[in-house]
Amino acid sequence: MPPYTAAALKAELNEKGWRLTPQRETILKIFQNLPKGNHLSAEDLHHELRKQGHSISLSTVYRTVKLMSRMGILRELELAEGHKHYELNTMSPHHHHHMVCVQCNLTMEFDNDTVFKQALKQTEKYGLQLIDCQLTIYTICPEALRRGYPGLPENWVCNKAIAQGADLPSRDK
Amino acid sequence: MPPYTAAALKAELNEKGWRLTPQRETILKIFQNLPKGNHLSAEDLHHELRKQGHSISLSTVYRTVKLMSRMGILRELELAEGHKHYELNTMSPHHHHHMVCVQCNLTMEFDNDTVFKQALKQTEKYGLQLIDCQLTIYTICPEALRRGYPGLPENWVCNKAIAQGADLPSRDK
DNA sequence: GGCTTATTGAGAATAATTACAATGATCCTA
DNA sequence: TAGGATCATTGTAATTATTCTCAATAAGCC
Repeated sequence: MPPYTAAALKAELNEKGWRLTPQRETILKIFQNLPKGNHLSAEDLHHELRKQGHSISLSTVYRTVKLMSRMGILRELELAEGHKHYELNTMSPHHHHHMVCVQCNLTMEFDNDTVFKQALKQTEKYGLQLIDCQLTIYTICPEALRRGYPGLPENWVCNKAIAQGADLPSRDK
Repeated sequence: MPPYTAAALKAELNEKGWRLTPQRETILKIFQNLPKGNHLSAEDLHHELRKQGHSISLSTVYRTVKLMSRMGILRELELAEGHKHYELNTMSPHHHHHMVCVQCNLTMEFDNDTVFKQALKQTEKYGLQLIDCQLTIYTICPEALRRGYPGLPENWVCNKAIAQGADLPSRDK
């Protein structure tokens, strides 16, 4: 898969009457250099930018990730509580969905071609252009249920889910 | 489908060491009396409560819809920009998913059993309890693409989607 | 009826969006 | 190919959306 270049970004922006700015180019690069499976909140991204010596305002960060999500370049993820995360929207080969435990916020990624095909069918039915589709599954672990909310300690990890062999567990916040 | 009574809510809360309060009971009733297909933001709900003579604080409103979402009683929807919406989580017969135009925010509901089955398969694989699953499809209408963002007028409606016969269109704020 | 502690309301804190004037990317013209 | 016009974008600050803190209250338990 060829990398999405600044020139390609510019072309896509200009096509819609928008503009390529150094800020947008820099933010795109950050996401492109992010290891697979990682995602950033707006705050994370802002910190990362500062760390790399760029001074881009937090507003611009928020605006840019929102814009790029609308363009289909990024995906906006609503997983754990409190804040959104963003990742590159690579329709393939790493398109995936999320399963979240609403108690302990453990997040698991999973692939599912069937879901993607259903989404495609749905958009074609109305002549719309598919930008992204996300199946988010909300679950509760039996252990979490038993221990109850809000009694859970801050960093408690959902043992059940881990024990059952989730392959890509990651906890946010 | 028998109505979900206050007694049932109490039983479910107490089982986890939580309590039934007049506020929670009132909020549940609001959602139960909401016409099918409607959803409320926290602010909407707060206004509706005031209109009916209940004085429940906005904090409690936010906390309650969050709690009920975790319990699987409500669904939290992230559709248009800016704020979340809540609706009753009736797994059947009205379980549905959403397709959104990221430009004009036109939202269409649709049913899809295949998606639900895939979600069930995924949770069973890890021994987790399915609370809810939501497939959200992000699209762009050709017209919206052509007209471009942010040039769109405040209340512009995505004609393409309407013309193609979306059966349950609703626009959020 | 009293004890324990989850829940509430008020307000502070955090997350995210928006308004507006200044800036600068793109386009047009000479 | 430079110069200027246009208007999208930025940064700052204000606003809105949501969560959290904490003391007072009240639901559930005995």
